Amino acid sequence: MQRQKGVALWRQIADRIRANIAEGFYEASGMVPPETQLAEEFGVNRHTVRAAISALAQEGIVRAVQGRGTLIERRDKFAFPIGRRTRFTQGIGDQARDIRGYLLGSEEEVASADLCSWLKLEVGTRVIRIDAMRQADGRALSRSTAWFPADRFRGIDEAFRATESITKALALLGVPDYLRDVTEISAVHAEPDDVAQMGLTPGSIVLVTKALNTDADGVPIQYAVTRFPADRVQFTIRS
Amino acid sequence: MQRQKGVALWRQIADRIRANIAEGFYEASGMVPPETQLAEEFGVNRHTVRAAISALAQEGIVRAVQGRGTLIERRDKFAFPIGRRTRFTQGIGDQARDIRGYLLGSEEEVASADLCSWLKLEVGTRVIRIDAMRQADGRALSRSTAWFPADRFRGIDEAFRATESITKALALLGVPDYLRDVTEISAVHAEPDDVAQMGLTPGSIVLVTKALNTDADGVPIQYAVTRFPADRVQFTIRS
DNA sequence: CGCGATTTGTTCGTATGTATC
DNA sequence: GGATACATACGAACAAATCGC
Repeated sequence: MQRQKGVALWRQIADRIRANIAEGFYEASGMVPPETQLAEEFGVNRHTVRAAISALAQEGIVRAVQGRGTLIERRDKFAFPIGRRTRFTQGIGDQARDIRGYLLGSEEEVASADLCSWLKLEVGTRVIRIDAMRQADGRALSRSTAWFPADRFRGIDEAFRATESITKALALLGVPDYLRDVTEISAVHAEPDDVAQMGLTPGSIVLVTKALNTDADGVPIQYAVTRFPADRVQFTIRS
Repeated sequence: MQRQKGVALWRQIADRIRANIAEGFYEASGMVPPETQLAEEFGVNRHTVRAAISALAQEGIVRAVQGRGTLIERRDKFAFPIGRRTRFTQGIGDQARDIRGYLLGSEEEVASADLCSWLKLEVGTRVIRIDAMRQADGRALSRSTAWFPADRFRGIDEAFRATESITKALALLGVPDYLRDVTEISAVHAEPDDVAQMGLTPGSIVLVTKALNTDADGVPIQYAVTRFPADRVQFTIRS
């Protein structure tokens, strides 16, 4: 393990152990190797490894039991498919028992220049913004901001609040089907808002998608920016 | 700015400024706001902001000039398209002047169980592993490990070393065309190897793709794991 | 040209966090 | 657990460069 500035050693080690768990590295035993072994492996003091494990225990990823070892509590990642018919709830429907969508807030506003170019709107057109969060089995899965042309989709906020689904809300407003046109994927460090709202750990990673959906005629109807915790989600693109 | 343990404050702030620059947040002025303003904005001491800016200057993203301010040097991100005909060099060909592929090493080995299921091989089949790195205009863009069935693609390592391109190497071995079947995308913290080989900063983010390519008949020919620096790359999926 | 306002660069000191032994 | 070394963060001042008037 390499000494690096700006990130505490114990956090670097916590990140690597977390990644190892996510990749099923310790699957055989179902537990993390002993602290002394990890300390030697990473070339650090055992105190440092203990700090890392303590942080992981705080996250609920592992549980240290005196005399037995450090047990792995959960290591499941949701696979989120992206394609022409990308649907949030449907995509991960069989991977979780309980999927919920919460309306955090909504507002009608004037579209920004950037948004206008995405939705192909005249400058100054009004749009409805919907801030939402989605949970699967009690764990936050995403935080999204979506914009819809206001004149066509007035009332979509209430429809979403009632149905907890964009697909169903759009159906209520006369769009029975829609298609994913383009998806951009990038990754950034979690912002304080991510940490607070999705229960992430500081310094963790957030996958960001920017997506454009169109109706069956190819007319843009929704532009959305969605933030996913990288340790709970991976994307799958079938070409 | 929220105080968080394990990650230095100056690093959190550097991450946020870097993200802001990448999103074109400061585009109007072409420079980052004054240190005093940033300090107030993030609720930290000016020293801390200076440490963050110093790190960004080290990366070549900004340049601080006494009396003038902090100029933005670079805010380009490569857009890497993913689709049925995903090609590395072709995808970013018009975004960089000089794209190179280096063969780091290659070896013939027995395929792991996981790899066998991806490539639809019998257990125990031999494969050729190719470790490669790609640079665009001198900056590391990716680090990949690819596996090919050994009996069909013997000599592909030499072909890749000569052509610096998987596409051309496959063509030399009788595969004029191939198609991307599935791509998985996830994100992790940079490992020490990433930091060393791609010149990343500690604690930064790496986007990981796992991809399966097939020949025109749908027979799997290549499985590859590729690691991209998240601050230099974003993916685009056209559905 | 000088002047002040703005902005980065530097140097003290002090307190706390991190990592090792 | 205690001692030690180093990194991190804050605060207050002052120096030096740039710009507009």
